[in-house]
This record gives sequence, structure tokens and C-alpha cells, in this order.
Amino acid sequence: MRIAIATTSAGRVELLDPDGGLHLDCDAAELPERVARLEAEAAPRWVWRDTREWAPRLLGAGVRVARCHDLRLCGAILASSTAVAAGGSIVRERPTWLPAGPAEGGLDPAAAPAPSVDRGPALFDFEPAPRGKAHGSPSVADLAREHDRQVALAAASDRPSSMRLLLAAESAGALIAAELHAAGLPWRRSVHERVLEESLGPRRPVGGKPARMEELAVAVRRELEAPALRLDSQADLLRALRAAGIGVDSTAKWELREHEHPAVAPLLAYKRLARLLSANGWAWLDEWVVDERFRADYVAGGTATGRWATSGGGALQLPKAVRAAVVADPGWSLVVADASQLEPRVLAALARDPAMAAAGRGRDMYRSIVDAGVVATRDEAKVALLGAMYGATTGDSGRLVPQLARAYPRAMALVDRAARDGEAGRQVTTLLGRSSPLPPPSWHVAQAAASQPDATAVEERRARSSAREWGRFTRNFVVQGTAAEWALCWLAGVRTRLAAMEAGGTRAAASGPVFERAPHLVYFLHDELIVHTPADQADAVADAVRAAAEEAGRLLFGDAPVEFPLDLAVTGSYASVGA
DNA sequence: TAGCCTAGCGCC
DNA sequence: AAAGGGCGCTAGGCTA
Repeated sequence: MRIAIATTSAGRVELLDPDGGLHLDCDAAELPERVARLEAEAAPRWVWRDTREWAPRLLGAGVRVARCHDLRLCGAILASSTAVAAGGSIVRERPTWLPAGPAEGGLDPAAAPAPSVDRGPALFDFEPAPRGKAHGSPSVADLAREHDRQVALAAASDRPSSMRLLLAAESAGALIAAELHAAGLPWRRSVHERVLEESLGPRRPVGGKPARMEELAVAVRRELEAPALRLDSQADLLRALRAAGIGVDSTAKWELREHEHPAVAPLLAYKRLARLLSANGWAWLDEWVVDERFRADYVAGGTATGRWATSGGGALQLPKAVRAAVVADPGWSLVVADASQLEPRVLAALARDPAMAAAGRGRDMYRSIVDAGVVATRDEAKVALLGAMYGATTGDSGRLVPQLARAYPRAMALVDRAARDGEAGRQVTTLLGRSSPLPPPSWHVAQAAASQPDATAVEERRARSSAREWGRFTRNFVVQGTAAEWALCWLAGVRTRLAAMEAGGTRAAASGPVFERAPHLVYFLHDELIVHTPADQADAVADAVRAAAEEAGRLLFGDAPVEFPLDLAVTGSYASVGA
């Protein structure tokens, strides 16, 4: 059963089951109660334009739904997928009231920057969606028609069941993103403050530089003989470094590291502290941590490959140093799990490369590659695999890739094919059917110019370089994008299992917000998740997380002989996990 | 003054 | 250790 849900012009909310008798409208204030009742009775798939319009208000009232179809996100996938048939009688155009997906570039073509010839093609100045700005308010009948259209497109695609899975997983991801925000990541303010004070010194008034940074700045100025130097100005710093005889072309730390000079060590230490202060210092704590919870703004489907993005808070780049502040509530535990070596395993399964799949059956894929005699050391195996997936051509990585190619020809052929497609300006597509964006018009212009008889050497070199650049993007896209699909299925499977635990457990009858009484997801980062759970349910949660990983492997790859082992820990603190 | 761009660096 | 892919965020510095 499905129920479309929309706001009416009168500001009320309308619900429609287009296949059954249900059609009602209600006051917005009654909505959560209505939805909760329908959810309990019929467990429908909720069809709405945008999960962000509905999930937060439902969650705010303590109501969760099991399934939805996010027309915006699914419409974006279908609109660009090469798996969706070009011909046929189904309308390909999205309705005007449907906004573009988050990774499709600007909504308004007029607002997009004009292609610049001088600047050359940038990798990511995407073509905006070929439509105007979203406008108008859809009725529930509009939503139902659009849902029919999307379902029909999926059914007519060259992989209907995969596409249905992708749309369901994408929609589940949108729900989970809203739930992660509502639940918040447990964050112990006092622990974070201790980390800051131990490295920076006590908090200073606004504008004041922490004591430890000031000491280091004094040392740097002394060693550079630049008593008035402002270390925060890259331009000034670079001049001072060169004046002191340090031959750097930038102030980047990997370049500084190469030089033996007494100013380098305190400068690197200063930069490390400056980064901590500006990215995750007291100001961040004040802004983002409220009532011992960090509530990130996740953007489901926010990147071209299907990985999530965030807007604000930097949840996808929490430095290791501050993760100590992620601490379970008293009587609760964290179940922290990540899929180890996910992308190389995905490549092995995707390419159906029997030799690489054999390596992917082991607990440590890199070690297995060494044991198979492909390369000499585990480190070489890692570098070679990453190089194959990312398109490395130079350095150790580029040197090792040919050895890998000999041992795993099918896997190598898959990523090489993806790279050639990208270099030629073609789209590539993940296992479940998400396609890469096309390169921007400026890219095509540069390619065309370089193929003219009168092209200059500079034009040809630039065109070749941008072609290879796009090829590296598409090479990586198929692996990263399919890995994101695995992760999304895993995440959704965990959510479903936690919901079942909640319903079956003795706590179900308890009152209060669901996030205060039952195991729930609190963090997701590409191939890693955290569940916050009452301590006595932690083992059951761990089992659920493992079961969901196995299920994700089966959903994507059937019986392909590749395993997706988890590194999993039941812990009180995120700091105690990993290296 | 607001908005845009780049450098730099954190994460996977 | 850096290199290849994907990101977000901040500060500084420039332009409109």
C-alpha cells in the first residue's frame, strides 16, 4: 500500500491512497497522529515530494515511518540513469514542481556560472538540470501520478529489480538522514573541552589566541627572524619562509616537512593547533553541540556518486582527536562498525574477477594479495589497489598497478573501461543503476578545439589532461558509487532490524521519545555507522549490524564469493575504536 | 560590505 | 610518505 501526502493550498494536509479508498485531509496539527495510526494499521509506503518536508515534523512529534518514496531523490536518479530506456511511451521529463536532486547542480540555469574558456574546464562545474526552478505545489494526485511514472521507468529499465532496490535504499537513506539529525550523536562537552585545553591551553576571549599557539608563534618568528610576522596570512608566511632561505612554493605542511629548519617544527605544530581551533574549537562546540548531542545536517544523496554530504557542522570530517567526546549515555553503549576494505571488495565482486574475489574472501584482502604472490608487501598491495581504483599513473602506486593488472585482469578491465568512457565524455553507471554526470559544456568545447587541425600544442595538452581527469573521476565513480550502494543497503537493513527489536522488545510500551529508550542509529560516514543502544541490548544490536551487512552483500552481488567483513566494537567511547 | 575564490587540511 | 577519487569547512584576500 502507498499513501501520497501533500500540503493543500489551504495549508492543510491531504492524504491519498490512489489504489484504494483512502482520501482525506486534516489539519497539520493532527498529522502525526494520523500518520502514526495509518503506519500501525497498514505500514504504507509514504509517497512525498521531499523527505525533508515531512520527516522532521513527524519525528518532532515522536512518529517514525518504516518506508517512503522520495520523489525528488528518485526522480534525480531516474533522470540521469543510462539504465533507463531512452525510448518507450513513458514521459522522461520530471514535473516542474519537482526540484533537482542534491547532486545535480544548480536549480536555476540562469544562476549557473557561464562556461569560461579562460579558466578552463573545472571538474565539477556541473551542467544544471535542464529545467527551470521548481515551482508550484503538487496535489496528492500529482504525487501519485509522478510515483506511477517513476515506478514505470524503473520497471522499464534494463535492470528493474536493481533499480527498485536503489530507489528504496535512496529513500530509506533520506529517512535515516532525518533521524540521525533528530537523534543526535552523543557528545560529551566536558571531554571535548578537556581535549581543547590539553592541546591549546585555556579558552581565551574572542579574538585572543590560545596560549600554546602564541608560544609556538613566538618561536616561529624568532627562527625566521621575522618579529612582526602574522602566521595566519599565507602570503606573509610564504614570503618570510623564503626570506629565511626555506625554498618552498607553498605553506602546505607536506612541503614544509621536507625542509630541515628550526622554524619548521613549531610552524607545523602551530598549523595543527590552528586547524583544531578553527574547525572544532570552542566556537564549534557552542554552535553544534546542544544538550550533549551533535546534530549534523546530513544531505542524503548529496554527491554525484551517491555518497552523502553534509551542510554545516562538518560531520564527515570529525578529526580523530575530538572523537573522544563521542561517549554513550550512562547505561548505554555504542556499537561502532565499519566495513573494512569495502571498495576493493566491491571492485572484486562487481568485476566478477575470480582471482580477486578469492583474495576478497579473506579477512585481510591486502594480505591475501601478498599471499597470492602478486606483490611483495601488504603496503604495496594497498597502494596498488588504491592506484587501480583512482587511476594513479606515477609514483609507487603507478609502478605497482601493472602487477595487479596481470593478476586481476577482469577487475582491471572494468575500471579501465570506466576510465575510457569518461575520457570519451560518456556516462558510467553503478551496479544498481546510478549514472555519472556528463562533463560540463566547457569540457566538450576544449575537447573539440583540441581535435581541430589548427589546434595548438597547449590546447592539445590541456584537453588531454582534462580528458584524463574526467576519466579518473568515472573510473572511481563505478567503485565508489557501488560501494555507496552497498553501504546504503547496509544502513537501511540496520534500521529495519533495530525497528523490529524496538517493536518486539519490552521497551516498546515505554513512553517518551523513541530515541530515549531504544537502540537507534546516531552516525553514518560512507562505510561506517554507530548505533547508540541500551547496554543490555548491545550484543543483539551487534548481531543485527552483522546480519544487515551480509544481507547487503547478497542484495547487491547475490552469491558472488566475496565477503564484506565488519570491524565492530561495543564500546563506551568512539575514541577507543580503530587505529 | 557582501560575495566569491583559493589554499590548506580534516575525513572516507 | 604521497599519490590517485570523493567531499566540507575556515580563513584570508580579492573583487564588485
